[in-house]
Amino acid sequence: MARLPEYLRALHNLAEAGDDTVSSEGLAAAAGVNSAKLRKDLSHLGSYGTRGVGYDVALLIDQIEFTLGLTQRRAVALVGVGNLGHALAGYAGFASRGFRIAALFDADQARVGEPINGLNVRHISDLAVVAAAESIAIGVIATPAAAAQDVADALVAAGVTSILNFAPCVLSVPEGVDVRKVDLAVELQILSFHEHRKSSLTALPGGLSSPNGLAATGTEEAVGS
Amino acid sequence: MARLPEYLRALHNLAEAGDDTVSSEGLAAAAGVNSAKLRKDLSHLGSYGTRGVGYDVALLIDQIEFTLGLTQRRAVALVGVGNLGHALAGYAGFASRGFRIAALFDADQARVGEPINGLNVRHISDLAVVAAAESIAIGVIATPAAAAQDVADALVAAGVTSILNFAPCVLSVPEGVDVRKVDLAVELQILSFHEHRKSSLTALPGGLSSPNGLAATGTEEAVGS
DNA sequence: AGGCGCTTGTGAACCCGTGCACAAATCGCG
DNA sequence: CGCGATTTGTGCACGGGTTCACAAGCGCCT
Repeated sequence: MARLPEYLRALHNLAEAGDDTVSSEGLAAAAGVNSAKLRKDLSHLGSYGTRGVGYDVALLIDQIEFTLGLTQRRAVALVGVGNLGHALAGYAGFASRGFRIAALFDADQARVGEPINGLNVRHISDLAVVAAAESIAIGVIATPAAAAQDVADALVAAGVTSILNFAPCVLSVPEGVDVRKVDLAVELQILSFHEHRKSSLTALPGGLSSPNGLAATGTEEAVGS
Repeated sequence: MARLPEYLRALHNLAEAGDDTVSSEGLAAAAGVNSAKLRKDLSHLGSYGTRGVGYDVALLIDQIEFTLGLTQRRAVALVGVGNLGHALAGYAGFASRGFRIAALFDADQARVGEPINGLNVRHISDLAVVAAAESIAIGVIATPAAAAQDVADALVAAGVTSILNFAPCVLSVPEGVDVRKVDLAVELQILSFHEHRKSSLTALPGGLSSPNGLAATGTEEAVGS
């Protein structure tokens, strides 16, 4: 499930706080989900909690990390060291959660050789040999949209089977290759939609619950403080 | 719906290519979704295409932009100009899609005054007055996780009603405030899970379809090239 | 040892999103 | 003017995710 990483993060926080066991209720609150959902998720990966007590934090961390394949430190290739790629290369959150940025690539010869965070930018034509040498299976695309499809093809040709795409475009990849897309502007547009919905709501004096039939599902939280 | 921005992006591409009308099939392919789903989405916002012809590109763009509330250029505040915040401040994709980064904030006095992309970093204590002056309703949190909740509280106090959170933690906000969370490391962990699933799959000689019952829903594409 | 309270695991109902398939409608052409 | 090709809009069934509710199990206290 896509919620496992969230549980893992909450568990690490709890372990740091010195907690030894957690109830599903407590962990669910820390991860921002329903407790029944969490129990079902955890049961699906065969993990055993003890009734009347809860889950063993350390054991559960191991279980989830194994399921997520984080027992080995995975090497990722980052393509495109522009504005965003530069930041991603230096983002500490990757290293602290089991990932190692193994290589940086760009199509611009002017950037090749530039050192970023202890790593030299290489030309994209080196992708195949470097990916094989470092056994890279995950690629991150942080290029303009126009270049993204070519980069994706090159990554696939180099043996990459999972791609995280920050470029605002849909990628076409062969079967067996997983693509996740993160579009920063889309996130803001969704928030803009909520803003629009809220303002048109307050404009109407009557208490109709929704101005139209749209429901805007997604990552939503509205927890009372 | 959360797919509207994706349609909008595809439509802008089509408009740039000179197309005047699109069929639902064509637009669905460009956006990477099913055509029936797209038609249903479009019908839900009351937009009229003409049968036998398709949708008018320019008209549909206007319709979606209105629904998304993009007729007005929305001002957003960015808090935290570290590695990631710095990149977000310079990200051209925001400006090109209807958003204006109106102010930059940080808690570190050493960064205050620093010019980034034509804007000076201000101290977070100025948030309330600046937000009111610029009528900011959307805030972006790019701080470490430890500071995120305090920043969120400050944003809410300043009148912000939509928050985009890049910090790896769950935020607690009063009802009526929308939060979207983007966790870069989580995205990689989900890809890692797919990798683990794939490798354990190839390790087994028998052709069982799935090593366990997990299905990892989410942003997934597997389009044959 | 026995009972009680607490927590997990899960069966079942429910709800929503998804996709199929088809009727209605529009344009172009003969 | 009429017919066929094409495309939208939508009713309906299917599947999966979500939630409730409760039985089963475990520890602790007496």
